[in-house]
Amino acid sequence: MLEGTELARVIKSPEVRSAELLDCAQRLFFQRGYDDTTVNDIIREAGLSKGAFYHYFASKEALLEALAARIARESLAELEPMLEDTSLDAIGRLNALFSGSQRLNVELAPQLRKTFAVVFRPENVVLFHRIDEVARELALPMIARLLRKGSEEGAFEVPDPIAFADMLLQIRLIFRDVMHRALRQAEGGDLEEAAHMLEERLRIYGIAVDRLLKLPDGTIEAVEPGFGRAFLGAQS
Amino acid sequence: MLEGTELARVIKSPEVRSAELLDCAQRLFFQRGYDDTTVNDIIREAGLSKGAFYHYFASKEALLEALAARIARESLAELEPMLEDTSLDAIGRLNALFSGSQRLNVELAPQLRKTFAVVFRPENVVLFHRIDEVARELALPMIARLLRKGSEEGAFEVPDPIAFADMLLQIRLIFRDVMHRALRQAEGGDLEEAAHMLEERLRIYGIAVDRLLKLPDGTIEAVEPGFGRAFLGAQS
DNA sequence: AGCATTAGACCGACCGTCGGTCTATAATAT
DNA sequence: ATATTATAGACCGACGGTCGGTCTAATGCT
Repeated sequence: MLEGTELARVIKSPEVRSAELLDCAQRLFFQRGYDDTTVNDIIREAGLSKGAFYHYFASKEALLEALAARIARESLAELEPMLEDTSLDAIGRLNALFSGSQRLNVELAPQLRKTFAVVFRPENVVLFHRIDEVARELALPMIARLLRKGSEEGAFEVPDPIAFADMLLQIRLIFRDVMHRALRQAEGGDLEEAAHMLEERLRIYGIAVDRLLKLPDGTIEAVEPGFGRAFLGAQS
Repeated sequence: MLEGTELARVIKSPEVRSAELLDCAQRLFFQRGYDDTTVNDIIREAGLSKGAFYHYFASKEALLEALAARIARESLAELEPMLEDTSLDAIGRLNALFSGSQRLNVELAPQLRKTFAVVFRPENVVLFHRIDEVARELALPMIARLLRKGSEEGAFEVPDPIAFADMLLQIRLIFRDVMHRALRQAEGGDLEEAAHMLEERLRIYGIAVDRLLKLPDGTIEAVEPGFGRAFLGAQS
């Protein structure tokens, strides 16, 4: 009697349970950051006990690892079609990737904003880094293969596909800070300038990629016009 | 009576105390990482009490902040002379910076190794990121000024000095992973291959900088020959 | 079919440790 | 003498993690 807060014993399949735990963890980590989310927060939201949690994950750290892997895999699954798109040549595929005709277009901007706004917050460096680590490991061979292919076809000129792929993956991380700055500035009311800065940075980024691949400046287009406003002005 | 372990009440000047605390914190953070170093570890080693610690720093986090700032300032003080070296032209200064004649040379390799080996360890991401944040903020305007100057003098071609400086500072971070991989491989016995990989990566990095600035490949020299072996083979 | 056994999903009280607070007090400055 | 600053260390609540044990559904056995 009275035991209002007691947890009922509900049994679910391991797949469902661990997926639920990952879902909750993702939501909470993104909201508050990894350090500021407690295991108790997670189990409260997921509706199970401490014991059950540690039945599924050896530690809070292991949960982070698993989450990073899941997010990285999902993100890369989205990108893979562009890399393998046989209707495009090497430059076309890079354009799709590094801009891209799919990810950074105006329609998707609102969703992107929601994701980026949290991942880029400074308290989430650890989370971000863990995701990026896995994502990079998965993406590196794909990008390298594309660079080698494009290089062999004479589309561009890359002395060391793996090293260059690695650098391209590194340089894109500039947008963790750039996006964060832009979002903060936009929140502060200066949407126009923030949007302009962001688009300019994307344009410059495209030029950087061009130069790294010995393409003429402007070959890779990293922004659609209006992206900045669409992204920053999107309703939260 | 018996109080054998009791701390004597020792009074020192605030500057000395906080410097001592920073020294201890630096040593411990680098050894074990930020999270795995406790405030008790620090005060035990520094030989003072909890109360005294919190008299000097508002939190463990504040200590990290202060340490990151100190390290970043010190590192940049080393670099500044090269940036302002009036005996060199813009390319010469960049060469000194991004390679360079001072930092990546063979004589200094052993010391570099000690520093890098710890900062690059994965458990130190937070520490690394905090240091880099401050270092970047300090370095950005200097690099940007150099790029603008070199651009105006026609030494190279940079459409947006600040954005490009930002990207150059970003892309150098590739060496957190590269160095870490090389160190691990060298520890594993394969020193020759590790050294070769490291030097190749530095060479490619130099080419990347060349291309970003529209210089002919090979203008910027990011390694001295033999650096890899000197760095990786240095006695720990 | 009916019963015994077992694997493993689940519970929550409990533990040690951590960052941080607080009160007391010794040293120094005024 | 008094105020201020610099210490000391007992103490606190919250945290990640452990542990002994419970419950259930499937499996094997008669």
